[in-house]
This record gives sequence, C-alpha cells and structure tokens, in this order.
Amino acid sequence: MKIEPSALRRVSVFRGATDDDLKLFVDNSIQRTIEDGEFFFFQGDPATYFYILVTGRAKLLQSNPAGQQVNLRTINEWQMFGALGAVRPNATYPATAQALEPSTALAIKSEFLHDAMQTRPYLNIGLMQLMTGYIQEMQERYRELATERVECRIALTVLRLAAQVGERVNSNETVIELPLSRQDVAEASGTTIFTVSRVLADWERKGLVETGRERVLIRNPHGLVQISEGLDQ
Amino acid sequence: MKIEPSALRRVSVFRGATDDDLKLFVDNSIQRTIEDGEFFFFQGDPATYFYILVTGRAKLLQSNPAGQQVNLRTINEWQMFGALGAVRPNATYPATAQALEPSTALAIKSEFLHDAMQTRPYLNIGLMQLMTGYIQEMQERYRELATERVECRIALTVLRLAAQVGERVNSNETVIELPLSRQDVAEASGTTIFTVSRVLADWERKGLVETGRERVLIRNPHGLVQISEGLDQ
DNA sequence: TTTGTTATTTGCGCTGGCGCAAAGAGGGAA
DNA sequence: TTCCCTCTTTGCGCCAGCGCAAATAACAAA
Repeated sequence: MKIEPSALRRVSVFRGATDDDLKLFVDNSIQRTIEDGEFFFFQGDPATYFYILVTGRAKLLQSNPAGQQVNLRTINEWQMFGALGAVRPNATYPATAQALEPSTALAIKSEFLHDAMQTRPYLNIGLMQLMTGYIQEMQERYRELATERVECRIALTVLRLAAQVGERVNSNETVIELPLSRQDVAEASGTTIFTVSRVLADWERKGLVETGRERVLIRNPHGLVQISEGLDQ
Repeated sequence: MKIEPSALRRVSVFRGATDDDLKLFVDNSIQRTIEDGEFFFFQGDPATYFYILVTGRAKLLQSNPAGQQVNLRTINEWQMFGALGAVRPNATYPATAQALEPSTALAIKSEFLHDAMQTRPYLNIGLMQLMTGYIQEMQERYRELATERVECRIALTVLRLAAQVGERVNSNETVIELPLSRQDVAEASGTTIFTVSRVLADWERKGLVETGRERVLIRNPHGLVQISEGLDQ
C-alpha cells in the first residue's frame, strides 16, 4: 500500500507539520501489516520504533506476572502508539500492542522522532497534549476502578470505547456500534467476561443495548450515562 | 522565606536550566504556605498556576461524585505538580492537591511556563520525561488494581511510597520510615483503612514491618517485595 | 449440511474484602 | 494529670462479584 504523506495530517501530533515534514516521516517509515491477534510489539521490548496505525484496530495491554491482562487503550486508525522511546532513550515498551483486526501501521525509528523534536516545536506540543490526555484518562480510570462498582465501571468503559472506536450507525438516533468481544470489555473495565456478559444481558432486557457475538450496539446512551454516574439506586 | 534560584536545580525539569532562567522563574513566582490538610488547588479549578513544593509533603487525589477518594501521587520537596495547564490552555486541574504536612510551594503562572517552553527545549524534554514517568506509573497501578489481591497491592504501594517519600533510617539495615496514616495507604492502594490495618498487623506479627500512629517502618523490604510479586502461597 | 472452533450465557457455590460499630491507644493542650 | 480528639484495631456479618463447569449459540471451513 502506498501512503500519501498528506494522509499523516490526520495524526494529531502532525497537525502542524509542513508537507515536507510529512514526506520526511513517510520516507523514513516502514510498513508493517499483521493479522488479527498478532503483535506490533511486546511489553519489555526495546522501544526502537513508534507506530502510526493506518488501517485496522489494535489494543495496548499490560499483563501481570501471572499472565492476567488489562487493556490500557484501544488504538484507532491514524493514532500514534509506542512513542515513549522518543522521549526516553533506551526505554522499553511498558505495554504490548496487539491487533484486534488485520492491521497495517507505519513504523518509524524513535530516534528519528526524537531528533525531529529538537527543531520542530509543534511536535513537542502535540506529543505533550497527547500525553496529558493519557495521564488524565488513566487517572480517571484508576479512580473508577478503585471506587466504583462493576456495573458503573462497565458503563463508563462502554461509553469510553464508544467515543474512541464506536461507529455511529444512525445519527439521529445515536445508535453506536462497537466491534468488541466480552473479553475486550472485561479487560478494559477490570472485570471478568462472566460479569460483563451478565451486565450486558441485564441492559439488553432493559432495552439499553443490543448485543451479539463480538458486538455491542448502544441503543440508549443516556441510560448508560445515568448508570455510569451511579446515581440510580 | 527567601528561595535561592540555584535551589530550583533540584527540580528535575530545571536540571538543564541556566542560572538566568532559574532566577527568572523565582522572580515570577509567588510563595504559598499552607497548613497540614489544607489545599493548594481543587480538581476542576482552572489550572492557572503550577507549583513546586519547597518544604513539606503533599498528595494529589481525585474524588468521585460520591466523595470517595483515591491518591494518585505523593509529592515531595522540589517536585513539580499541577503543570498540566502549561500544556493545554484553559485546562482545569484533573486532581486536588492537599498538604500532608505544613507546606510551602512556589506558584508560577502556567502561561509563563508555556511561553518559556517555546524557546527552551530543555523544558520540553524535562516535562515529557516527567509525563512519561507518570503514564507508566499509572498504567502499572491500574493493572495492579485490576489483577492483584489486596495484600499484594498494599505491598506494592508501601514499596512505591518508600521509594517516593521514605527516609532511610539505617542505611546498612535498609529500614525505611514512612510518615503515612492508614488512610493514606488505603487511598493509595485502592482499599479501606480496615484492610490496611489488618494487613499491616499481620506483617508486624511476621516481623516485616513496625507500625505506629501515622507511621510505617519497613524492617524487611525484601519480604515485602516477595509479597508484592504474589509468588508466595 | 456437517463438523469444528470459538464466543457467550447461565447456574451455582464460595470467599475476599468491605463496612459498621465499638473499643483501644496515642498525642497534644491546658 | 486529665481531657479531648483523632487514628487505629478488631469482631462480626454480609454480599458483590469471581470463577468453574456445562450448555448453548454463532460463525467458518469443508
């Protein structure tokens, strides 16, 4: 696949880039295409490259010594990931990146971004804005996990995933389609597939969502927001 | 209290600063001294200032709509906090900063740092390194909360706090003193004071720690590391 | 259509850890 | 020394949610 440099402008960090800069990044990139379930990198690998997802969908996950996993973030098209190595030389990836669908990404040497940052202020600004966003999201999720019940957390997770990877099926009804398995939702909300299944079944009975195999369809976002606020009951 | 500009070099972000820059920051700062339990700022306030803790100790916390709290970070002398406003104009603080002891901090306009960043690359590098550190720590803590049992999490929390705010009492015995209440440990590990109290009492029986009112003394760090790895039992 | 594979549901039992309540223990002030 | 306040401990009951196991459903390949 041929990537047009101008397409890179959809990456938030490159919003302020010149055409020349975009071309430079594309010219210094290599394409990696992997299958559903395969990995871009593993937690602990030297962070030599950072990635930009071109097509598909991926997730960032972390596992504990026993092998249990949590999802840290879902990555959509034209999002940057694994960019930490550009900030700290010799860093290792703190998480694993796994494709949720057949996916293609541009891989660029972390060092290249690091060097480019020295002379291009817009890259610093963009990266910092990205990072502050991550910090805020992780802080919120941490608080939620520590203080909220499962149902509330699952609601928050589903809403967050809807904002990040959802596709609006019908704009005046706000029905949002999520191509996610129970496993994905469980890992992203810090619970088990059993609990997710039970909660979704309950919501389906109440008409809030429709569910299917590896699919969640939000019929009533407002209802979920209410649950997520824990104001009921 | 008079702050010597050169003292600011203890702040990680200012490590590469010139003497002139340090003086500039001190000259543009105001001092705020607050009592034990009082607040530098609240979650949701406009992030007009960032702070550098000069003396004392503070914590960053977040509360949910019901008022339950979690500790996100403990702040020590010469650490910067609340700096998010320098990156995103018109941001609000995502957390509350509360003093754990009588504390003094320098407050500097976020805008001032933002402007300074345009012409001083070392500030960008320093801030990004700080931010990547926070991201990594929050990701780890999130995973721990999602996958580890309380005892393991409390061990991880105590070890982390020891590294961040502990004072080595006896260097060849590695006994670490922590001036923290059960409440603080509970909020930092995502559990309750009851559970923390029970776990610490258990560890004391096993000779791993000594406890007192608002005090934890680690006698056997290695034993805690073992518990934190969940390899026992 | 059949067969195999993988995802999901559901029943069921169990337990980790929450949370109340009440007692106990420091520590500071006067 | 006494009082008061705050922090901590401990007993006790309970229940949200985990996790196994087995059934069911959805999809894909042959």
